[in-house]
Amino acid sequence: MTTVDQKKLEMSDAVLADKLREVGLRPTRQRMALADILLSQGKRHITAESLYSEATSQGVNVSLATIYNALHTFTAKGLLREISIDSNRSYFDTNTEEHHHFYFEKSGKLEDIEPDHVKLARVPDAPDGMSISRVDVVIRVDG
Amino acid sequence: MTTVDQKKLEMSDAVLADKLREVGLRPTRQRMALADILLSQGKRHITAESLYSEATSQGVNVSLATIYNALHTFTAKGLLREISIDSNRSYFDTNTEEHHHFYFEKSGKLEDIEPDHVKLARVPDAPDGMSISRVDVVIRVDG
DNA sequence: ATAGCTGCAAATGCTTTGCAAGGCC
DNA sequence: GGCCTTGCAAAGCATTTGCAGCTAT
Repeated sequence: MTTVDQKKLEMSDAVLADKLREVGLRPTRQRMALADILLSQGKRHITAESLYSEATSQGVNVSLATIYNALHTFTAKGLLREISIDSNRSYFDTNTEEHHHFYFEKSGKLEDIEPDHVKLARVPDAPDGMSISRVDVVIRVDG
Repeated sequence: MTTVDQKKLEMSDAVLADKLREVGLRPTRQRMALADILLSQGKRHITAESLYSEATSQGVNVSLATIYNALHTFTAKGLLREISIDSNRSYFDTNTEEHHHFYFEKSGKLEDIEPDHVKLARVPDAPDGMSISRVDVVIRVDG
């Protein structure tokens, strides 16, 4: 790893609150708790349900509706990125930089592909007056 | 287009029935009708609902449960390919060859990218003793 | 005959919504 | 105070399932 090990980058409440305010969100108790789980640890892939259990098991009292709400507003504000892999549930990625994924069909797990391990030699022009908003590469692997 | 124009390649019932039997499926009235819509016309992207309306509007009497059933068995038999784009619904592609897609975020429509317009210069090795089963590239565009 | 299919309706599972109560600025 | 948030329970949707009745072989 050439970058800083983010797993140790715990953020103080003040920093987290600022981060939320920066994107125009009020730092409520619930959002602070979720932001702490999502943004102050390393890069991760989560689902609504996994975030809910994680919060709950940490003694944080949040409703599932708020989880969905947070996941979507965070995504809209650019703090998270949504990944479409499996039509059964939505995955969210705390890494918002352009990068790609391995998807393990057996376990349903996602894993980042090292950025320099995938390279698109040619990307088509967007049709008409449209513009490319994002390029996603998913490599499905099985045992 | 350098390939044969498949939109004109209507198949006879006999051919279609054989195609189904080849993969171990009984050519029932419903499957024949769906196979006709799916396999004897050009390459297309469909959803359960779109296939249902198309069948219904052609006077074919099929239940939605059978549509889902057919979509999944056809996919399992390699007659279709499932595409994960949008976690709200499943898309199926009648083109089972390796190729990639444009996804129009505004309309929710899918479009094939000409095969030679995308090129992956580097694809990572699959982890461990796993093997790559498929590589999907989705280019999201908006107006 | 019989294993495979189909269709209905009920059930499921994830996600969204309506709306009253509560919290941040 | 006023607007944003939350949470509950109900609603919504796409998809799946149970199972009785049909159908291809």
